[in-house]
Amino acid sequence: MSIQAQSHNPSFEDIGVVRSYARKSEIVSEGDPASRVYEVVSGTVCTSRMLNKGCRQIAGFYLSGELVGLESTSKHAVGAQAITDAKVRIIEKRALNALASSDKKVADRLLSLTTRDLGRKEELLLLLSRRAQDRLIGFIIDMARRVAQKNDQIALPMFRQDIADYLGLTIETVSRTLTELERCGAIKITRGRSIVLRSQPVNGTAQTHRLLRAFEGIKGRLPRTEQEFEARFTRGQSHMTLGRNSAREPRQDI
Amino acid sequence: MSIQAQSHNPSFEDIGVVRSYARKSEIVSEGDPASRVYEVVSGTVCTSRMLNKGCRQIAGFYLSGELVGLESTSKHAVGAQAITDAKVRIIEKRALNALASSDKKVADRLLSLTTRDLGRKEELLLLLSRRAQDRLIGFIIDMARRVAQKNDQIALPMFRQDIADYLGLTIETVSRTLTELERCGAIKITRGRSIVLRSQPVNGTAQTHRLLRAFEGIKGRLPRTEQEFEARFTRGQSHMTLGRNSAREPRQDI
DNA sequence: CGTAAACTTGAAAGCAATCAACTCTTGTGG
DNA sequence: CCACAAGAGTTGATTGCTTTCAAGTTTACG
Repeated sequence: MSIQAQSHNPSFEDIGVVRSYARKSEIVSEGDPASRVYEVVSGTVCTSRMLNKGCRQIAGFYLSGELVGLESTSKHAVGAQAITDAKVRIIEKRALNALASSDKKVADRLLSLTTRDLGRKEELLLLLSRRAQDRLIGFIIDMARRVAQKNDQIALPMFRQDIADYLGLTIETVSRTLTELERCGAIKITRGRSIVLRSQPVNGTAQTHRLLRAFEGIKGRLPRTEQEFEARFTRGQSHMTLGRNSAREPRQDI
Repeated sequence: MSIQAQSHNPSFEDIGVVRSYARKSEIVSEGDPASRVYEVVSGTVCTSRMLNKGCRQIAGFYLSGELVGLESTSKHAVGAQAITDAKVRIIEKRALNALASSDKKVADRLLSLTTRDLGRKEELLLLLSRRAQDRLIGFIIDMARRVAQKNDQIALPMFRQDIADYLGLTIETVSRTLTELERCGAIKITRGRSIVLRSQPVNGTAQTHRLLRAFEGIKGRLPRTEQEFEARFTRGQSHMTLGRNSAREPRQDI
């Protein structure tokens, strides 16, 4: 069934050419005619739009195997850039449609990828209306699912500025909030420079449980029964009270 | 429905049953198995998720002819409610896929609707990282395109609270901001209760030009050449300076 | 008419943006 | 090999937009 996720990936290899892009280089510009879609073969790509004031808003990150440019019909409403060095397969929509017409599997995969992108954007959308810490947590969860590694270690392919542009925050707020999360024991930031985060939702410590609940809470699934938890975790850790939090209110295990 | 039928859209009429929902009633619940999609036949439907603190985030509004539930694969990540009294065609995905397999037009329309939804969500997503006034302007623009009427008059089918939940704002901020926009001459709010807005981007006054540019500016397309415009329109109209503005500048007709 | 729901408005508080240093990392060249 | 510069990240103080809390006002409808 075409709406469901497809386990076997019929590839788009037969059509389109693969091209390499250096980090930070432009793959599509805003306003370009939307006659092609782009399959990420390796590396990471993002779509973004420059806003008036010169700041950019990233609309999505695309890892290898994902398709960029599905949402546009006539002109690309967002541009696409390589976040890391990347290889991208450039596919003419006409060719893709032709292939989809003759090959049911391709049609299925096309709809499936579109649907998945839709779900991801919806998820991001639900995230963006919340406060900074929630956005970061949601972002980390999403990335954890996508670039899963052993040890719950996730190597983020993007820089702070990219994260900020994605979450609609400033780079300072991203930095501050990540530091807060680390101080809570929610994550561990290894190697300041290379942006490797590490969530540790497996060990059974008190801290971990708080994190777990925060992580699940952010998804909107867990009705937060314990009021105090929210008061302390979500608000008490704000940058204004960070230093004094533990002094005034000794932390209790949960 | 006859209006619907006479359009050239290959319809989903043949499959699925139409059911009526009273305003505020639940069509799909969060977590329900995503085995169906829902075509809005009349009225307005929204998808939303309840967040921890009891506030809800609306992920999308769906008008007649649009399809709800495309983004979910296994379980519905968001619920769906009727915002107004509505008629909805309930379609089994299996049936839809079967139909899409045999009828290329249906397959095309399915992908097209998904793609359009994707574009809309991306648009909203780009909006959510911006300030309140921009969000409202973006929202109004979108609604203007979707529920176009003569006279640039748009009858919004949803209430302030719905708009707030959609834009990630509070109802107070929505109210305040709409009032500001009206004071700028950007819109006219007719009938406080029934929520009818009216944008008037056709006449050629100075006010109108400012609005027009704001409206285009929000789309991120127009590099804002005039610095002063931004200073006055985007910032100067904030509620802090509102009094000064309206007191000193008698309203000009548009 | 009167009540409840929807909407508006005001004042104070909170959180993220902004402005401004400062630190750490990485890569390059003397 | 060390010095230095540029890029990336962190931290602090202040400002300002949005939320929150708390009335009011208007509209719909029995």
